[in-house]
Amino acid sequence: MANNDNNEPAKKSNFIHLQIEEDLKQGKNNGRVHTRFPPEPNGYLHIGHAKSICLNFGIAEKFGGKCNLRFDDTNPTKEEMEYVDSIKEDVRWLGFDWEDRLFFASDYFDKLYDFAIQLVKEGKAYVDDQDAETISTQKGTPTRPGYESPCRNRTPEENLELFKKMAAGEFDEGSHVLRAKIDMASPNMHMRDPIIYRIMKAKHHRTGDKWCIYPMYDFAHGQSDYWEGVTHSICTLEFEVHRPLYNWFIDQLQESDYRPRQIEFARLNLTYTIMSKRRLLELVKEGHVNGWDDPRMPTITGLRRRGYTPESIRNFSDRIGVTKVDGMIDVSLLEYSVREHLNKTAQRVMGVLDPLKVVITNYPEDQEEELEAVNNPEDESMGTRKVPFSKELFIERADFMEDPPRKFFRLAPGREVRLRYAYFVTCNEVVKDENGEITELRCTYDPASRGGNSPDGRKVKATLHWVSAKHAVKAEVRLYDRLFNDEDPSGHKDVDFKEFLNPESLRILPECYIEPFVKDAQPLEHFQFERVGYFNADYDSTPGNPVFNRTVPLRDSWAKMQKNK
RNA sequence: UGUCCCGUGGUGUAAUUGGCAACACGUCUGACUCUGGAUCAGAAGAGUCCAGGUUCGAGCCCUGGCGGGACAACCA
Repeated sequence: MANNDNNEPAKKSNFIHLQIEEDLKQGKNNGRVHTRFPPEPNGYLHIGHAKSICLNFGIAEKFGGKCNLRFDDTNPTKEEMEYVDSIKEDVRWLGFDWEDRLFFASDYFDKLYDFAIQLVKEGKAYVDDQDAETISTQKGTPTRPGYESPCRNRTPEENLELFKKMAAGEFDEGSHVLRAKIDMASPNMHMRDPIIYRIMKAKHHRTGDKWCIYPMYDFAHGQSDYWEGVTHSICTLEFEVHRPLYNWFIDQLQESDYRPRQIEFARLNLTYTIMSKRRLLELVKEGHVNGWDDPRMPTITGLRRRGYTPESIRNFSDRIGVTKVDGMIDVSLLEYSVREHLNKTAQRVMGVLDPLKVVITNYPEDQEEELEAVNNPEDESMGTRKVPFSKELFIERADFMEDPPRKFFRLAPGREVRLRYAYFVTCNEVVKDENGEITELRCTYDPASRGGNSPDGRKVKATLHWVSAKHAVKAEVRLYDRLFNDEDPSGHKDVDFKEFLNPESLRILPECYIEPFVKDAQPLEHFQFERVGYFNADYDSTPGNPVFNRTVPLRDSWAKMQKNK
């Protein structure tokens, strides 16, 4: 269940909740509610899976039921233990607990095999020894019915013998399959004698070489639900057409009033990214990103490294709702969710990304002092810290303009501004190099304004962040932007999604100066660099040499004004 | 030339048994502020895909269109 910090907003209701309430009202399944999150361990989880995880575990929580974690591992050629481990880690990190209910479809291979034998004996399944292409053409198309396989009328005895031989490894891969005998003329393709077992002489990550036949998704999923006592099997829209088949197998299994029910919802689509595991794998394999946990990836592990918090992802999931409408969520909602959480929790610190040297000409040469700064104005309990000040400082290059436009409130020649928590300073001189590039600002400070306020009540229009040159920690900062520069990179029929990769999705700033507080920041530790954005320490940090990832910039109305011009 | 699903502001979701469309993000004002952040106040923005019908009354019900999506892997 979610670690409800009990300050999370009340969960929104959705159409699935309503259907469950209706089932409960009708007394179905003895009032039990049991869900499951069923990933295939063939890739890393992404934000779309987070929606499903929050939905499934959220339902269990809401109705006092249970939610299982079950790996749908019926295809040994694509699945790996590495993925199993990462998925468990990600679900846990998101704040959910499957307790003792960790399952694998492969746990049921024996039962599934027995069930298949039962169907064969009942004349409800048969072995087909035609090649894949033949079977496929016989299936027809969505608009044209299929026709029956010549193997369809084999006797149960004959089928039993053949199926056992399949299982015993006596046939080659692709030479035989087991099919359910349903209806080749069904308007639903999935009911046209679906393949339920195929021969794969592959080592399975859990059962090893025990099997050389493996069940298909449709033959494993509903049965797994049934055997686990799942009452509500929630999946995405593309499985809607599978539901009659899901129900057909349950019909063969059902022996009491208990019956799992499949309900479909729309998968998450986010602007400026992709959500297909296949395509994400492609980005990783081709080196367009630095692995599954690249902070630009929409994977859970990528978002974690980027600085997203479980709370923010859970709140996001709740905000987007659950429906059957196939839409596209604006990333700005995701960004809003992190800012909202980090604003309340992140340690504030001053960091200069694009340093411009400032010399306080009337400040004594060797003097230094410590000024008190608030750690988080949104949370007084986080206390205060000391920030060192000295004659030579760095400020943000963008905070100075030699010839400022009307609405630019920051530093300019002759103008006085406040250095946050420190002093009022006035710019007197601009030093440039031979190229006309500004290399240094010479300012004077008002000693009476120590702490940030002048006793005479004088006001300034801007407060700047700064850092003492000799005390600051030099750090590498990685600025991330959207991975793609198209809202729907995979939505173009004739253009490959990779054509839309944003060449500026990562900008590395090797020489930023951050106040000493962050010197030994631990990986994943969150900060707000005041006036700049939210950042967190990357795994690449070493003691004394932190590396920061920008999670998301602060809202910036000045930048917006500039853009709108 | 099929079956199934979907169609409410720019985006995402709401709207008790039918009762003159609400919330969030985004956008735009303004106030406040030692973060041009946060916060607060306010504004613009849909008449619910279309057309009929039932009804005193329909986003909700019915009919017919239109539009979008899913389904033809021995993937899940």
